[in-house]
Amino acid sequence: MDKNHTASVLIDLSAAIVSVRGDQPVCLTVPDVSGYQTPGLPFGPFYPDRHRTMEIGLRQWVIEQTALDIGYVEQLYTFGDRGRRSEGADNNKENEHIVSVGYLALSKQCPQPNQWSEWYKHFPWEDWREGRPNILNQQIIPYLEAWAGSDELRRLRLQQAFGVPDKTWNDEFVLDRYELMYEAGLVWEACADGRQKEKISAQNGIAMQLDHRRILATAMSRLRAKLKYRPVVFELMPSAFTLTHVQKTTEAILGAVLHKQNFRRQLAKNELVEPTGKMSKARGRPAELFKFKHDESQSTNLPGLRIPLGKSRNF
Amino acid sequence: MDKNHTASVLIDLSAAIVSVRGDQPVCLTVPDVSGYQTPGLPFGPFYPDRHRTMEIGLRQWVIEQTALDIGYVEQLYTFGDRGRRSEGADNNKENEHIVSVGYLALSKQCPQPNQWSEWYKHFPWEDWREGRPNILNQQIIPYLEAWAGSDELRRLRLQQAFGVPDKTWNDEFVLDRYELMYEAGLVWEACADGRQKEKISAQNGIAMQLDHRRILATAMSRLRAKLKYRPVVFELMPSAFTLTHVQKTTEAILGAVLHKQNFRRQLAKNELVEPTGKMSKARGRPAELFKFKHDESQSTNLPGLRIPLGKSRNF
DNA sequence: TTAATTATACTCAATTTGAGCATAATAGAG
DNA sequence: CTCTATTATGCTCAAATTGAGTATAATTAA
Repeated sequence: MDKNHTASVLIDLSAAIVSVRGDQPVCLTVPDVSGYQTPGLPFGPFYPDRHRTMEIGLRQWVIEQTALDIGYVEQLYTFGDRGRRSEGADNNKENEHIVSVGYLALSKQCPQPNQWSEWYKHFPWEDWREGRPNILNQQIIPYLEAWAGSDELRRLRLQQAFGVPDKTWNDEFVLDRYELMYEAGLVWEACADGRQKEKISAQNGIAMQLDHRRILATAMSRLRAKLKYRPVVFELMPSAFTLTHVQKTTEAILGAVLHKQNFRRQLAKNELVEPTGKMSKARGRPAELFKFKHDESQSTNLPGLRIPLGKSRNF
Repeated sequence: MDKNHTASVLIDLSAAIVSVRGDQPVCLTVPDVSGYQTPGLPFGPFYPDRHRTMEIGLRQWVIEQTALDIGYVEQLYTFGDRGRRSEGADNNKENEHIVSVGYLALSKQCPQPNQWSEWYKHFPWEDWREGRPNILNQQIIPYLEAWAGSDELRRLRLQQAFGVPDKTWNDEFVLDRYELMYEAGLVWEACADGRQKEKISAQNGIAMQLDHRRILATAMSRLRAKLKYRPVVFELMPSAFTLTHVQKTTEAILGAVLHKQNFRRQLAKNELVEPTGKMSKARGRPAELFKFKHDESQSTNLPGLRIPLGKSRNF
């Protein structure tokens, strides 16, 4: 336990700021700084003597830099090994160590479209709304099976994360799947040298800087899980909305379609919404406009939607 | 965004190392350093140039300091505001800021009994196995109701965390309850001056150093939640065990009793255990000895126990 | 031999889920 | 003005799951 080791670090607060535009979940990104076309998540430093908590610090720079109104904020994970991913060429002055604390934030609006990046451009294998994504059978699975070979543990993980060969898919295992692909060298970020980077390019989804795609995967996992037992969808909805709108938003996050009548039954049973009296007008029969019953604060640990089993489903 | 602010911090890795002794969940603690009789959680510094990840760093000092074999480890939360809780008199040299990353670790054994502290000595209101704890009606609730007064938000939180007056109790809201009591000045750690500390003393559970009781509350919440959908109990079991033993351990963690036959039905359905062929001998009819089917690694994100609803229950 | 104790098998009503059909209310096309 | 496409909403029903029992088996200790 020698005290002579470097123990001092800098803290970055990285945020996956999520919203839904149309039927696509999107995530706020900042332009590339390196030569590659890889966007990154916004982040800012944490000044412990300026902000009492890290969440306050996070909200501060989000407001300063993006002028966004983020309601719901949740800490995701603290990564101590950011450096491992980007070999030598990191522009930390004097090799100072950086620990990054990842956050998930939800925003009702997403102005300036070009700053928001669609989830499924980075994770094309996670959107099952139009059925099983082709990229799985055509690219990912064959490669992963070869990588696993006869290694028992690898096959177990493959089964667990990708449902191979048991034909199950759990929408919450976004991070597990990404980590597995990373280890198998299937994603751009995992490639050490530039030559190989060129080759893989954007084959398996658009890459991100440093460990940002990992943070986004963590955010997706957490949000998909939370959706099923806490009413967080409403953090993504305007003040008045139709039930179909709630469903479409939920489906966008989950990357799966849901049974309409059963979805409404859940909403009704849990008394999460109440009618505003107004009606929406669109194409077909007008839909009633609802609002979220429990506004802001504390609402996040009420019962929630109780989507099917929350467990894996067959396909 | 002035770069002149102090951004450098030290990182402490604090661990709630949990085990079960008899029918009591216990937590590894270290003796008091201040004059008060408050134990603390073990912790160690993170040296970013020595350990690639924080989890590796954590395992390192746990092995060095405790010689314990911890299997399951999970990051809980990163607290940037440790200082706020202990006013001035903190022995940080030169006022260096400390960020503490809390971990939950599970251990199958707990040798040296005096180093392990029972959960429910720190949280007497959380153990419902013998019915509703008296301390709630006799001390906590009346005080909290007075504190809430007619404040709408406070009453809402009271309802949410303690089920007042709706008569519901959600075993997962350990942290919410502790935070509420903290804000209401009901726990020792919340008292600023020594005089008041003397008065409250160990009334509402044994206090801990700094924010350690908050970390323990976080660990309890997380473990209780996880138990219901992931087979983590087995991280607390020996290699062979009876079904009743699994149930008693689960009940200890949850602080609630479960229906025996239904508990077994879940175990059977999820195919989590398999018979060893051997029998245990104790008082009554001998019970069959089982073992966990999926040993080590990856096992933690298999289906799990699916305890009742995971939701709040009436009382 | 009996009582106390613990284990395990089986039952059954109530609730929840998964999946469907039927009907209602609107806009736009002809 | 009527028909059709489209979306919303009400209702049904079988299958699965949960919650809460009863009945019976295999031990030890008295």
